[in-house]
Amino acid sequence: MRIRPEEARQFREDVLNIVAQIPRGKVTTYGYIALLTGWPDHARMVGRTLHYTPGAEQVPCHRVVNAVGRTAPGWAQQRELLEREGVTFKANGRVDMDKHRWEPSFE
DNA sequence: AAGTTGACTTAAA
DNA sequence: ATTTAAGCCAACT
Repeated sequence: MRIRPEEARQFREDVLNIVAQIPRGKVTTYGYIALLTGWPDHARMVGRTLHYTPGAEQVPCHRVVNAVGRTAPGWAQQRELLEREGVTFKANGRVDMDKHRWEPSFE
């Protein structure tokens, strides 16, 4: 299922709203966010949105990493930002996902 | 219009 | 632990 041009706006909005809810010290993945928006196969678009959409700076997008806990390419600061809130990394430089994966307690 | 690219994911080697 | 491969989708060449 593809996102039609009219829905694109809503999609970006949803992504930002979801990211805004990630609590301090927790992280989530692009794929999971995609799932929550109702567009399960759009992990890439989530990444694109957070990277290029103005306004992403206003939400804690540093709390979003990929499925294996790798931080965003070309964004050196991200690791420091996370560690600052208590997120721990493994020896290989990846986030300890099992420990910090965000589990929304439903609303 | 066809090919490439990337803040992705999963599986396999 | 790395690297490849294939599937995915919209934007960009």
